[in-house]
Amino acid sequence: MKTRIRELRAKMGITQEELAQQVGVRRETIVFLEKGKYNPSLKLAYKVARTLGSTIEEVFIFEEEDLA
Amino acid sequence: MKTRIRELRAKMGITQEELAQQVGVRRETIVFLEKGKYNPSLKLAYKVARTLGSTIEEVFIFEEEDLA
DNA sequence: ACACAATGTTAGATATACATAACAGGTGCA
DNA sequence: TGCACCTGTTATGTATATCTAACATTGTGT
Repeated sequence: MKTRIRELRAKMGITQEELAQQVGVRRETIVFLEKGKYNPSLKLAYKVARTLGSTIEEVFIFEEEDLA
Repeated sequence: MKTRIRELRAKMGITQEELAQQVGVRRETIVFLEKGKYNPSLKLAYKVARTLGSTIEEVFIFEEEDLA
């Protein structure tokens, strides 16, 4: 799963640490999300999207394999 | 978290069992999702939404507390 | 080159989504 | 009455998201 977290975060001019605080998770969690290293819970995905001023389906990019 | 799974599933005329099979999870998982008893992974939410011919943000209804 | 901020990585602990199996209640239909 | 189908629940096990802390790397400005 790819994401636009890094891109949107840069656009807002905030660091991983700041995003993490606003979302209420640890910075490492943001690192892993940005790198697509895991499949977040729906609520976390929602909080990240809202904090970045966007929607879930705009922030997280699903691929074919995600429907398999 | 509330959902429109039951409503959309009824509209498609399929059972929990059939939805579960199409999504690739157990029927109990669908029961729990319909009742808002847990917070699914993003990929599962995506599969459910697509199988119901809808989007994540239309199927899963977020509340204020989900941003807390 | 130095200092400092931002990012990346790793290892171990905890919480919980999801699987699995088994059983119970309801509804409709022969 | 009976049976078959759909739905709900409960208990236990496994996989993994997330936390925590510590350290490594990269970038940026002076």
